[in-house]
Amino acid sequence: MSLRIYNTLTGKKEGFLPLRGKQVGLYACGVTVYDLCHIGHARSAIVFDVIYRYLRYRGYDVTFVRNFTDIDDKIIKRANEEGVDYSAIAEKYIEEFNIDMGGLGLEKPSFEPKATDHISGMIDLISILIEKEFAYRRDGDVFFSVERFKDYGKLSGRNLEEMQAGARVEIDEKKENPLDFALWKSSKPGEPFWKSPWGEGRPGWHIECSVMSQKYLGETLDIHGGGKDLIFPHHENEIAQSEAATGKPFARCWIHNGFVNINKEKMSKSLGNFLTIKEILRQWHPEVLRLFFLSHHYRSPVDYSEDSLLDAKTGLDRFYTTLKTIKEKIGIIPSTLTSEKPYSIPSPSRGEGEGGGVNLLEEARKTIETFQIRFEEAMDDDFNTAQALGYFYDLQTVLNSLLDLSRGQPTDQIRSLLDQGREQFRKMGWIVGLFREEPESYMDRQKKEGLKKLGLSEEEILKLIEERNTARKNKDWKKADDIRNDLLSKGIVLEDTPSVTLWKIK
RNA sequence: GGCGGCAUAGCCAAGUGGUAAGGCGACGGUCUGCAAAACCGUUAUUCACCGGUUCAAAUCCGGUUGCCGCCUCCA
Repeated sequence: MSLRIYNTLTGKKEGFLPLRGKQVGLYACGVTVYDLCHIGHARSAIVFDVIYRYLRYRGYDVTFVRNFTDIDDKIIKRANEEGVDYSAIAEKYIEEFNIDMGGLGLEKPSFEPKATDHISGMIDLISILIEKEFAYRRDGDVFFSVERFKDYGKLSGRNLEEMQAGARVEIDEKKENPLDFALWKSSKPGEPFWKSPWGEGRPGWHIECSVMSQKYLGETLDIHGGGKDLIFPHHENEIAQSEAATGKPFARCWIHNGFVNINKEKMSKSLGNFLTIKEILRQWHPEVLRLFFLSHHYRSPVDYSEDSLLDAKTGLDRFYTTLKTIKEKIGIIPSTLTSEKPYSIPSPSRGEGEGGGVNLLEEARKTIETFQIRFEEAMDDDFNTAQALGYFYDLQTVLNSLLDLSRGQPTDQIRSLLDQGREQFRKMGWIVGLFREEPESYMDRQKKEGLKKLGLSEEEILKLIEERNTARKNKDWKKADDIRNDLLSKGIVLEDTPSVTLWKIK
């Protein structure tokens, strides 16, 4: 099996074949830094993070570029509102972006170029487009002529006539065709500007990506991506200007992720359902958000709600509980024991039926050993993380069965299987960015944050547990149950194990 | 108006020709003083609806209904 990716350009899943052997150039459109990032940005970032990780796992040497749009009308507007320089706004939100991405546990891209660092490259590219007569000047502005680029519309699957018929395009007297887009905009008094052959001004939005991607990755990219909303006009325009200038294909494969809705509504500032990454991370562990997103295919829309995040949290808690139990059972030192010939242990709760005597160990071994290949198959199929995650649940179930089988001391064989399973969690978990934390630390964090929310202290809980255990020793079940119910009503669940009583947040 | 997407159990969700993954929830069992956790089992003869192609369709084709996105800044 080899990697297949859905290409927006062709509308099909295609075998992935980089232009230069194992070298892969990956470009993802980043953000315009005029405000805090929201949960939609988080999804896009996580999707491309996983793609980046998986490609490297598959042995590709990936150069990953994600840009910052740090000059644009919205930034200028914001700067005017706050009475500061546009660059102060850009810097502030770049910093916030970095904090957010760090909080989400994302890998750093190879390069994170800023538009304003590449103005001269943009001027060069625009000059070429004028020279080749794909672009025209109007006063201090420069526009790209969509009519002169014959493939215009190939990415978004439309043609010029259709789009003009829709005619929801702002009429600009200066443009030859309403769909023409600005490569260079002359600056109004008081606006930031750069000098150019066409006068003082600033670049249009699309040109930066053409320039920066070319600079870091060459004229033809292996993969270019971003949110679905960027297909038109942004990516369409990037293709037009890049291919018009170089005469070469701009990107071989286009990947676009779907949107995030909130409670079934499109997220937008006007609806007031705009959730920032900071707000999410205040409430949820970053891996909860990841598990939630990656449980859906990256191209599908996904509906954010408290309930779905809670589902994801329940799942993640269980994973970490399993990992913690394994750690307690076999310690942290990887087992070097080789597995011996499997011996049959009658399954404790599966005694009847013709399947009696099913070799649970053999089943577990198979699940653990085939996990990686199944995981890879799922990821190879257009990064089907939902499927891949499904296999983690399967793996978890057999590991828990093994733990159940070895209530006392695990046999060497079980120990070895548990260790192998845990190793898969670590190794494949890296690709999806999950299970990165030490289980105890994860659990502790959950407890601490839970206690804070509930307004309880660990001391009083431990005191009540002790009191209850005394009652249990005296077989005072009434009192013991009262204490347990009391704690439960406060949101604390108790778990009696043979040795100690554990507690956790409900 | 144009273009595109989606519709799978109570909920979330994978599955694009070979007879419905997985998660959450619910229920029954094992374990337990009782619970909890974990495990085992049950929970869609069926994939919005109607036709068609095929030995075979959730998957392909045509139509109907409903929802959503893009066409304007947007991840």
